[in-house]
Amino acid sequence: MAKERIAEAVKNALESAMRDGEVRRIAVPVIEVEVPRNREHGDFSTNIAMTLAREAQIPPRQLAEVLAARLQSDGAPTRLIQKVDVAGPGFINFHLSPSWLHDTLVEIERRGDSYGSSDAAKGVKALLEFVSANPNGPITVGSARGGVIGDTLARLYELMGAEVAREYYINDAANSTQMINFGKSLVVRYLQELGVEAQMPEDGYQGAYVTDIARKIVARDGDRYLDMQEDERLTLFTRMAEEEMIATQKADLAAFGIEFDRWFSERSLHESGKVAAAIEKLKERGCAYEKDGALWLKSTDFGDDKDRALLRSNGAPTYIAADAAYHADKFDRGFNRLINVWGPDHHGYIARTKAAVAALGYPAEALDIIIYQAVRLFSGGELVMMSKRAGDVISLAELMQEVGRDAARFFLLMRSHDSQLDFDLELARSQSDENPVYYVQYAHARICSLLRNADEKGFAVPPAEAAKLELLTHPSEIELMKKLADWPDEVVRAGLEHEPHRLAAFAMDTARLFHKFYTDCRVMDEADRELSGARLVLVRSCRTVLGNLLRTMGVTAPERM
RNA sequence: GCCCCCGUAGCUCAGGGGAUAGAGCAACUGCCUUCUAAGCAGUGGGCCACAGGUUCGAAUCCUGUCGGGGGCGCCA
Repeated sequence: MAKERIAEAVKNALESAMRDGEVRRIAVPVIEVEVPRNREHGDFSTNIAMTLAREAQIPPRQLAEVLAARLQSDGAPTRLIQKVDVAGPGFINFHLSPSWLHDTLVEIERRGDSYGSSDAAKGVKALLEFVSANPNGPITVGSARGGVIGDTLARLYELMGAEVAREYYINDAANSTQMINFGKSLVVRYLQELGVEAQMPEDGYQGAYVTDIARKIVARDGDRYLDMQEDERLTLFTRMAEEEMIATQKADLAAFGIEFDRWFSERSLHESGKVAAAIEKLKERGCAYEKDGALWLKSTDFGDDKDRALLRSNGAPTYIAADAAYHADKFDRGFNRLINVWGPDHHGYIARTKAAVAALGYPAEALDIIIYQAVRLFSGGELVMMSKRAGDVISLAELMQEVGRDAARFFLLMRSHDSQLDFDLELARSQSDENPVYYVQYAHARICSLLRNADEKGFAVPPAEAAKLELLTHPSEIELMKKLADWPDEVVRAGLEHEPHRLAAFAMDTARLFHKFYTDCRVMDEADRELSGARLVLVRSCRTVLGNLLRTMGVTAPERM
């Protein structure tokens, strides 16, 4: 929109200056146009003169003057560009005719729910893999953070026109010692439920959810496993424990607004022979060698700092072998953009996973791995210690009970994935009215209420094209319109940069500007129906943007509060 | 020992080459006979951890130091 047109105008000015010999011929780079922080610096700004000054051998300020003069006189953009000036060390600032903001409102009204969508990621087939927790306990608050990041990124890619799949990788390999421990723990609880003496192993799972599963099995199957052969029973119980846990995780995530297109079983990779095939391929490509009876991936050839075992000396494949097969499978299914959202304990796996992908001949640069930092839970300022085995974790389900889905999603999304996130349950419980999410939702509810009142009082919202939008001249109206105009760019920034937390900041900005507008500008005025009409168009556009924004974050947009 | 993340207002954090560094919360002062006060306006509050370097320009990039959090496997 406006930004692209300005970049185009600057490019033309630069090219014509070079044609006329006023500027020496250099390659024209991508022209960055941004919204200046200080509104006195105009609606848009570019630093192109400063970045090109050295190469063009002209002082930045002078180059800016040359370009500004041409932008003023070239004529083509005059309807849009009202004034161009040069400021500071060589910024070119653009003051636009207000008509671009009116065009924005018309655009928002026309596109409605699709305002913000684009083709910025057209042709991209994105596979987002996230959460992927072990099926040995409920979804934790930490995994939930990865869930919100991954799900929101998926929504952003959808808005950018990509084909998107969400996938959960289940670490259900049969040889997992964790899963066997989990199965043993379930057997113990099962026996205890039936009144049989049984001792929980030291590294057993103490969580109450294990007992819950045992009760469920007793209720369903009674004591029929009591006399079963021990090994056989352990295998069966490990499987049942896993199935129950996956079902619980699925339900908890669904309640959190996260649904996966596929729950991808690690075990299926082993059973289908894909792990063996990947290992074979690595050998063929000369990327694997034997040492100490084990098979090693030469990951150091691809930037890792150590070679990694693929097959243990007992012949069993390692986690990285399965991961290599999994990522190969992703590419083989036609995905050209792989995004993995992993927890902080996985940062050491980035290099080796990328190495495995490259060693198999796939483009490692198409794989982006996002590591989010830990969520620490506090209760009344005290750190809550968490251990899955000891069973004193706070689950996603409990978190939602405490603070609700909207607040949980908003909070877990609010911080950059690079920052550790402190979540104080006590605070969230006692001061939930002060959560920023309410601030944003309140803006939406206020708008809905306003539009209901307008309807009752006979103030119809005119079609945007018919409204006298030029009457919107109050600074609060202008600022709000600018924010609404920026939404499509924000989607692309948050999406392509993989920074979904930007949405929370954008939502708070938008809400703040609406609240300010609401305070400063009375919308319904019997004495000025035309102004009222224009303002109602602005209000409805704002509802559209807030609605699209909240939907993208997976947070509800209430009509009443 | 090696690796990752963080260090910005009293607190929790945005900003991650650009102009006068922001928000929420907390504190204080105002604003509801009129569309939702879950709101708005104002005040106070900062050596952007520290030291070098790169750059026309550094909170932002690079090096190092210090402080905090997390991770290192032929576990998954």
